[in-house]
Amino acid sequence: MSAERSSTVTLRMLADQLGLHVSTVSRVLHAKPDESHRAASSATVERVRKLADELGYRPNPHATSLRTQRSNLVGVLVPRLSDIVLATIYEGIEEAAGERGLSTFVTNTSDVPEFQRDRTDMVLARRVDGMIFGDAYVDAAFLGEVAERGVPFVLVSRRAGDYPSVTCDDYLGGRMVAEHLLSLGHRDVAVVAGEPYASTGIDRSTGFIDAYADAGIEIPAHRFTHSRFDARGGHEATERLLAEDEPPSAIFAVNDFAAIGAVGAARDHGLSVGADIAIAGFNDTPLAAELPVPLTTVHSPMHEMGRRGLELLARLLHGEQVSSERLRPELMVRASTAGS
Amino acid sequence: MSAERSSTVTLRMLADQLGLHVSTVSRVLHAKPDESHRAASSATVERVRKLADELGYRPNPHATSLRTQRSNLVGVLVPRLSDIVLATIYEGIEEAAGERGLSTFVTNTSDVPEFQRDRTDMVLARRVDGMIFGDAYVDAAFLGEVAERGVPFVLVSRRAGDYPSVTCDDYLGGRMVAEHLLSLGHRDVAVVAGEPYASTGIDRSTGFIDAYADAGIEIPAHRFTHSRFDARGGHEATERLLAEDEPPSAIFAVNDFAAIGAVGAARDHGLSVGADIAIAGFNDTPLAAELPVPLTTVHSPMHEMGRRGLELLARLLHGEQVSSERLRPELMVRASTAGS
DNA sequence: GACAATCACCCAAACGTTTGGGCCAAACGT
DNA sequence: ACGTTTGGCCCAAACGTTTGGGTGATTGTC
Repeated sequence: MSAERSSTVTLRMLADQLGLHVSTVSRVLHAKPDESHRAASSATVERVRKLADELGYRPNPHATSLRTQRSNLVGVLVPRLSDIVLATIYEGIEEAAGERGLSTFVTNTSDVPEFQRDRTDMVLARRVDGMIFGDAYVDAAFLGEVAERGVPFVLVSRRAGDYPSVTCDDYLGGRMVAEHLLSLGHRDVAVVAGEPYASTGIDRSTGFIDAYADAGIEIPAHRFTHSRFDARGGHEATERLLAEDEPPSAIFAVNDFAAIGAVGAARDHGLSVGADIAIAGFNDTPLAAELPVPLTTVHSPMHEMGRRGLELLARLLHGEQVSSERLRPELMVRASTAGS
Repeated sequence: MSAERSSTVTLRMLADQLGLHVSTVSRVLHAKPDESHRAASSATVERVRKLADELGYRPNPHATSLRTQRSNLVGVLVPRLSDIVLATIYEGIEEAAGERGLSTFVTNTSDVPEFQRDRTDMVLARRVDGMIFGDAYVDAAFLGEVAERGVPFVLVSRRAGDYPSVTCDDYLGGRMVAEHLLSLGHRDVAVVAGEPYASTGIDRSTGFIDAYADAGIEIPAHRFTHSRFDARGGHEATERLLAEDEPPSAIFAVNDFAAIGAVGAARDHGLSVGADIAIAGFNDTPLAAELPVPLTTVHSPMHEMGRRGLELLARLLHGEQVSSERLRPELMVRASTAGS
């Protein structure tokens, strides 16, 4: 039954109306169980709570932050929010943040270092308590600077250096795809490896290559190419791979969008995906299953990754010692690798 | 040459170090061109600026907000950030916000009214200056409440009531698709219309239906069905349409994801998209062009929509009178409607 | 050389909280 | 009956800004 007072209600208004001191009201409303009974009589506590509720009192977060030197804000940097992978991770972050009374600022860096620096500064200027980076470079150079400034942070999606991170077990995911393709008899395969600075692409392709090596098959250099992470990037990279005399019988693209681009390129070359050539992706984006030729891919728990990322940061902010987490991937076999 | 002071630097620190009063420093750093010379001598101004720069002074936004009663924060509500359409709109919002020194809180409501209310409360509790809704229900019931609370806001993507909004000209877009299909000779067509509460789906399908009516063709009720906006929703809706004895020769799905679902359903029915059945979408999502059968769709300027939305809100916050904007769509003809 | 006008600043009160200390009265212990 | 504890509350000082209103020295005007 919270009435709508047009002008915002403050502690002082409550205090005046109750004939109490503002500090008393403050203590009552904080209600740390160990303090609440020391603050006022239970009758008073009741009165205060009731009025606060009726008037719809909301503490002014700026005043609180100013006083406590804690903003309950966290900054989140991602390469692009229009990438569904990062968007989904962010949804997890935001959900977990809401549950803890934290709010998030999220912003794009387009994976360009200059923007990362810029946006970090902006976010820090807003006095966030900590940060979550979804756009870490594997060399961790910039993160070193951030760490030196004493800013608490964690990484999601990509790992870097020894900083705490929550990632998918990308190496294992890469191996899973390799073992799947091996079991289908593919011996001449290629990799669309993503950007060279992202641990995701690196680990996924390394896992893939290692698994093939374990099976006694060395993947030659000309079967390996970097790419942007989007559909067009995958398309272009696959063009390069298919320009060879003998096309490979299977392609592993390190994310679904690159894989969709790869499918497009295969089509352009008159190859039927699933029959003439096998293509696998990574992430199990919702679209993967809906594509005209459903895509074999590795499911990575993106939402969960976001949640865990925020929880890791929360623990860090509480002064706890934290360590990185690697979430389990799961292979989703579909038609794009179905052909004999 | 901004040195890193580990402890945050305040106005007082600057003032003390310069032998000035904190208010003088404040005025200098505000530097409204009409006030800066009234604040201090140009020599002093120089000294102040230099030290502020050296020490890397950043005003504490909480203190500023507390004092000025303005937070330079705006709240953004979207159905789902993992929907690339909304994510892209938000990127536009965030970009424009950054340019104006505003920051944004964005949060998902999953299009459920209870969450809209909840999240609005949370965002308002953070004392945002205004809000942008990307999840408006066409009935505008909830928005009425928000307006009554005196919160300045604008709408993006969807319109509702007479509240200021920035949308694509969805009605026109719908007509464009209809005219395209008519020109290809399609006379028996169906519509996957999206959610009944979203103006986007309503306007797009109304435009489409009106254009057919203008051509003397009445689209019967069993050729029209609502759907969720995602691939699975489009798939299910198309299943319903294709369960009829005579399938239509073309389907207009009011967004690209629903269209992708429609493509999947068509495939399941043994129909070749572009040859046996034409399918068109809406939004021109980056994927549309990369699909195995590239998708005919209507390009809507999503990024720009976000930018304009923020600018509209900014003007509103400046007390200006604002009015809604409708951005021009553009038809992208591709293979999915190429067949004879 | 008297007067006002400017210049270059300083003062102090807010904005809404939080929090370490008080202080007074009633209850308690012996 | 007299000190001590406790319950129940109040005081006041911060946190870092902004901003309307000074004030004393210099400059300009005649």
